[in-house]
Amino acid sequence: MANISDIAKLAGVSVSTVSRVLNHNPYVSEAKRIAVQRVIDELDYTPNRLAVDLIRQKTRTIGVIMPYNNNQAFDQLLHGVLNRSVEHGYSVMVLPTRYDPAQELSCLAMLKNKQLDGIMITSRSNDWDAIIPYTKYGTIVVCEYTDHPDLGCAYIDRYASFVDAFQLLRTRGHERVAFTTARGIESNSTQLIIRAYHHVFGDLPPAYHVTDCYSMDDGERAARLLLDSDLKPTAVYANGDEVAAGVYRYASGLGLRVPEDLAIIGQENQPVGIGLQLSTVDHQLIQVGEQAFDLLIGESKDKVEIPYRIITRQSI
Amino acid sequence: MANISDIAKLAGVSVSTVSRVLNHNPYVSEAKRIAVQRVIDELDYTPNRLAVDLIRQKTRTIGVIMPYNNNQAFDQLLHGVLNRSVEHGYSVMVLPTRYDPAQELSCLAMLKNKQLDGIMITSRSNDWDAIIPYTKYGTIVVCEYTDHPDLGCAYIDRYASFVDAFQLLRTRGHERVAFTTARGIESNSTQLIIRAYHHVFGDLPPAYHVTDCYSMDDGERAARLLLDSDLKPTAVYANGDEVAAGVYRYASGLGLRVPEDLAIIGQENQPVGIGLQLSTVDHQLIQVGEQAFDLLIGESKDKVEIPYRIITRQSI
DNA sequence: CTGAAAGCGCTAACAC
DNA sequence: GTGTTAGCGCTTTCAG
Repeated sequence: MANISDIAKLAGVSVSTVSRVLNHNPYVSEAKRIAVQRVIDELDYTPNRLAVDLIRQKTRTIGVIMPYNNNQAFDQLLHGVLNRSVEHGYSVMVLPTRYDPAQELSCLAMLKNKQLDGIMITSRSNDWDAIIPYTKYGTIVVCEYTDHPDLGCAYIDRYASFVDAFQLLRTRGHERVAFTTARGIESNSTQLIIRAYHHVFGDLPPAYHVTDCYSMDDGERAARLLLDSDLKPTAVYANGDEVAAGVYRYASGLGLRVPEDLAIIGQENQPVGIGLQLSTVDHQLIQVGEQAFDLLIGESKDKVEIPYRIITRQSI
Repeated sequence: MANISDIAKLAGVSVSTVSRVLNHNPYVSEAKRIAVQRVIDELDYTPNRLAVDLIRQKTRTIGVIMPYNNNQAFDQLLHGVLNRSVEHGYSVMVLPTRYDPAQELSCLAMLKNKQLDGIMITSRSNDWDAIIPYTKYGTIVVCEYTDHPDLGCAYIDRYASFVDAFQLLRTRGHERVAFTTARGIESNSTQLIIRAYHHVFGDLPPAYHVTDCYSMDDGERAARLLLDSDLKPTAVYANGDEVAAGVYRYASGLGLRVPEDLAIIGQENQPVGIGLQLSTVDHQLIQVGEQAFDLLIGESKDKVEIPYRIITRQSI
């Protein structure tokens, strides 16, 4: 492949002149500009991005740390990011971590080794203390609320959304309400839903909290656990519409009616929820992703709240 | 940030020695190795990846061209890629094109400017003629069958899968069968399903082919078009379970029973299809993604077929 | 085993 | 306007 000095030689100019025409620098005579362009076209030359990025100390590439892809919530966030990145001419790397703290750290290291200008953390498994040091090497934006001055964030008030959903359930006469979460108390989100539960219902019977729920199968498992116990809940808040769909399936299989025998509410307004007419708490994650991207390339440390909305269908 | 020569200076060695310990070259005395490592640790030094990649002429990064993300089919493919990339220490860039040929070409250009070692094309909007020239700059693998010698491919025999599904419908007594597609005849996949239709049913009434179907809403629109006509089909093959779910919803709204009044079969075994008990043609796209990745980093031009399977549930 | 030196391909300050 | 040159931060011959 030809490089810039080949072009310079063939066009009879110096590399700086070639660089100038490449970068649309106005201080080039029309004659040379044309001559250079001709050689560039003839040789079908393209500047080497690695060399450009190396010297510019910028890559116009960002990374998105996400535990999993092929999961509606994270894919919505990613979708938001991609919407914006295309408009702004940025590239995006997907950095899956499976919630492995070491893997997460090695992704953050891409900031340090200059591969990435910034990183968006959709969900984390490291403490802030482990993450903050990397802000020295590039912008980091997270998708949960934090008041840390070095971190921008685009977040939903999850606590409020949980309280809202629980109160809605309570208004409809439910006192025995169970919920599912993805992770245990190591997760911020889990802590918030537990606090919200206490706020609305008081004590949480341990059996009313089922963890490790990601898929429809997990939802069925949760429903089995919940509905086979003697303290059967009358309503379930599921962390995702797929999980909610699993609960729905299991309950239907038992001959239970929804919502009369069991109310169900899910999350993220996914297709399966629309299909089964499940109510849902829509956290509008596409917007969160878009906003996070904007903060990232603006190198902003702002804290931006995105509104959520509860969509009521037939399941509560 | 410190660089390699800072380390060399502080450790009292040359940059080559530092480079050697960085790359685990055995020809370094234990004493110097330790001295260098001490300085590296003290300064928390990390080599600059851009510089490394520039000189090595390799990035260990691949790109995945996909029209959309947040679409089950493409997200499954991406999921397969990510599964493997993590294992092999590769990074992956997501390159959304929205089926814009120019955008697609500019993604391929990342091969030429050395940002990427290889590119996987999950779906394309350019002709082969426009794509092939880029194989000169890196490996390209596609997710559809092609006999082009410069292209590896991991593919499903879509024609066979369409014929299978149509024949299954015919076996069940359906003669008036409609289908939906994402794009028009500019798409390879659309051409195949039309050919399969001809093979199984003969002439295709134009009204039986509805295009531009991606979402549940599109499915409802398709169903409206199909069921309000005088030549009402008795079965619909939908290009995705979300579209199938839309058809299901519209039909249910009309009071039609599935499958008695209308049979429905979808694609890709998505959650919404499981929830609604829709039959589906599962193309096993995660496997396709994994296989495509393996071909990519193996710089292989093999043609690998991935089997599909038809999952029969209650909707046909 | 070790180091000097020649790049990888480009940008930008500086002089003319 | 234009060319020279000094890097960006690293790997890898090539001598020794």
